[in-house]
Amino acid sequence: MQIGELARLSGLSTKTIRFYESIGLLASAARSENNYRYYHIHDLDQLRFIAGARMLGLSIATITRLIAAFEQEDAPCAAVQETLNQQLIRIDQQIAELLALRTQINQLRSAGAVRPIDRNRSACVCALIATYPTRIPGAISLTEEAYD
Amino acid sequence: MQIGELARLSGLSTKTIRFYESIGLLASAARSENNYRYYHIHDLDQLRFIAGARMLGLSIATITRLIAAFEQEDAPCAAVQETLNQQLIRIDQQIAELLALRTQINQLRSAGAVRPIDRNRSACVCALIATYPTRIPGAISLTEEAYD
DNA sequence: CTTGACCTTCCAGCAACTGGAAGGTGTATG
DNA sequence: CATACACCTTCCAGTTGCTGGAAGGTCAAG
Repeated sequence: MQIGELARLSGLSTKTIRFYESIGLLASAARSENNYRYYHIHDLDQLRFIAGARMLGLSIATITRLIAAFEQEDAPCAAVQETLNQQLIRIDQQIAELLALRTQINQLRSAGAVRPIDRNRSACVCALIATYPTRIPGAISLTEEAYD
Repeated sequence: MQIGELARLSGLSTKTIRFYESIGLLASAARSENNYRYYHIHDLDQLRFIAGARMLGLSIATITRLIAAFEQEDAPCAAVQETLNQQLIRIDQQIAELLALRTQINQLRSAGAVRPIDRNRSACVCALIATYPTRIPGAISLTEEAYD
């Protein structure tokens, strides 16, 4: 089959497939006389594995490592399991970070919403945002001279 | 003050400050005779606002828009509030997507863990990954979180 | 013969920086 | 005075995972 069909079957774009080949994630495809790439079913399997792994959030570097493991061992389930465990940890970390961010924004919103149309800049959301990067206690006073 | 001190006070690197200037997020700094950038306190305020907004996950494009709003209006709290509301929605979406991903990985893990040393590839984690072929529309890019 | 659907390569760009090279400046010390 | 060192400057390249577009080759149908 040609790259277009492989794209259709795998759910990836032809661009992506060529990109994967260019970075060595996918083996270089054989070429027919007109220089078109052609593929077999096992290429689809390979691509499905890659696409599945990508959708689980694995990086291309990680997938490359897994595929290398496949070349050593027939079914390196242990390596895959380990990778998934790590990925779960990463996801949990990200969720935790997002929850913390959510809390921050909510606090900021309610703090700044007390008097939303207030002219007092130190109590305004606009000014409060500036108090986040460095948690220096007296940082707010700087914003009072800020915009004149 | 020089860029190094501004970096220290703002918690950003000199690289980042120069980068922000280069893309027009930060106004071009004045130069002293030796061609060094020099800054005043209000530059620190500006930078703190930018850094704070970045830490809340706002994109540079969004912050640019907010800063433009500041130039129209003295304290565009409404615009900031609206931005924060949208950001909350985005964060909630991302959390939901991460939770869905977590569930997927967990299911995959337990499904593949039934007979981990089994030679039957169809029941093995390695093979099961390939069963998630089509991309979920609007799937989160985990890599977007790379810079946090 | 032309249209259209394929395919090819290469180049540029996205976000938001970060690292490094190659060089200028300013001050303290031997 | 020379040197070391910490600053500063610019520019270029790389990161991740693609995506879009240009410019062109191939093939079947009308």
